[in-house]
Amino acid sequence: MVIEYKTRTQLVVEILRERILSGEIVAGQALRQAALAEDLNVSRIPVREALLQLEAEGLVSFEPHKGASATELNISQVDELFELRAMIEGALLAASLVNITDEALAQATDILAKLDSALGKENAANTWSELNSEFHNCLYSGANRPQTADLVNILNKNADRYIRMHLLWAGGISKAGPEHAELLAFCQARDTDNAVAKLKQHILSSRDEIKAFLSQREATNS
Amino acid sequence: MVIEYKTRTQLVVEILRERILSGEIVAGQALRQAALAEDLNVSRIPVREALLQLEAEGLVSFEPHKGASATELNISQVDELFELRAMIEGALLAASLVNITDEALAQATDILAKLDSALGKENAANTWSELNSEFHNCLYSGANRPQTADLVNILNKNADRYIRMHLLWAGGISKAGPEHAELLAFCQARDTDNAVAKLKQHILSSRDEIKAFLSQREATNS
DNA sequence: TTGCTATGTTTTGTATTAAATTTATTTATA
DNA sequence: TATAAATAAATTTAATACAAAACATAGCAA
Repeated sequence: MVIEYKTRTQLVVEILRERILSGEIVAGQALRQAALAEDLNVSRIPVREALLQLEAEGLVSFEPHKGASATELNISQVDELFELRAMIEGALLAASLVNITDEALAQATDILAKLDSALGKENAANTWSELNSEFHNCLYSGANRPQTADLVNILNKNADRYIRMHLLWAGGISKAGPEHAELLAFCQARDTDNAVAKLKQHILSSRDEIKAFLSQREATNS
Repeated sequence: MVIEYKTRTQLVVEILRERILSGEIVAGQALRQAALAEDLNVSRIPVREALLQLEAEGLVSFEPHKGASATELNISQVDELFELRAMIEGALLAASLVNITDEALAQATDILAKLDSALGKENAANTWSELNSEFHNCLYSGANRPQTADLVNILNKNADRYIRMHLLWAGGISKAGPEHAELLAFCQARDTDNAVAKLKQHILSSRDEIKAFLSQREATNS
């Protein structure tokens, strides 16, 4: 077991990211540097640097002399975000299926089993979204496009906020289970066209569920 | 005239970005915080924060305790980068043409004229790439997709390095002029299919020119 | 009341200094 | 001579301290 030492900044990034994704830090909330620094027992410097990195990930917005805040969640962003994902991940999957190994597919099968059993258990939202992105990354492993993969992961970190919120408040993406299985089957058959179509439909259907949930919430809150 | 005050960090970001894009800071070069701080007459804090932001843009890579360096340029990255651009900008243009105003198209025409006259003049590389991204952004203005537009601009900042290098060393993208004119014509006719096809072909043909140039350079350098 | 200015407080931005880590150099030893 | 340990130098990271900007509040005037 390799112990990985990390800089304070990296630790703060991870803690804050998790707090934002989990909803512990609610959208729109101001993030005071001094308060965070005291809470985490570090100086303000690593806190500032962490906030800057989270801004690059899109989880935080930073205004000069005004401070940072967790970015707001809204419907139009969901639209953009999930359409970008459908497009880019679709292309990535197509490129991956040309070279994907049987080992990667076997691994994806394993993860899928864990995913199913994770639903309904305690702390489902956190575990589920972690396994979910593992599953997808596994399918993209044959593409050999590191920059695109990085981009997909950033977009997923953003999408994660909506997905977790949905899991938490509405019991989850109802169709994800069977859709994942179908997607995997197409991949195993190396049926690129159907696999890509399924993936896009999968991403866009979760978009629709989340949009429906958000608009319902906005209606009740007003 | 509004005087815009900027933080030291923002100023440093702009200066360093320009130095990297223009090639003054060569790829792979180590960026020592203390040296930059002294050169720019600021402390190391804004330099660090600037480097962090440039890392998010992909122009700099940052290794804990080792320091920062300008990212290297290579062929496989060009492939990924320009294919991403072709895909995302294609979708953005399609969404834009539904709503684009005549004013925006007129503005694009103006910029195109300036673009043509900029070629061959002094400082062509800098002016050209600025006008080039103005032209493209103008065509995308109808899309109303701020997040996607941000993403496109980040990808373009990266592509810019290759484009400027090419302009500087090889005299420029040979077919860009006529291609821009054709693209604009399709946009004015609201012919989405042809416009998108032209745009993608335009981006991918500049990719090919840059790849050819890079592989030639790599051959002679070894 | 409403709007403006002045003052004080809070918060962010930056410089300086100290600590930790890596890299280079030297010294000791086989 | 070659290798390894020890030490020194260079560099990054983090804490503290100070400066500048934004915000809130109170007092005053229209």
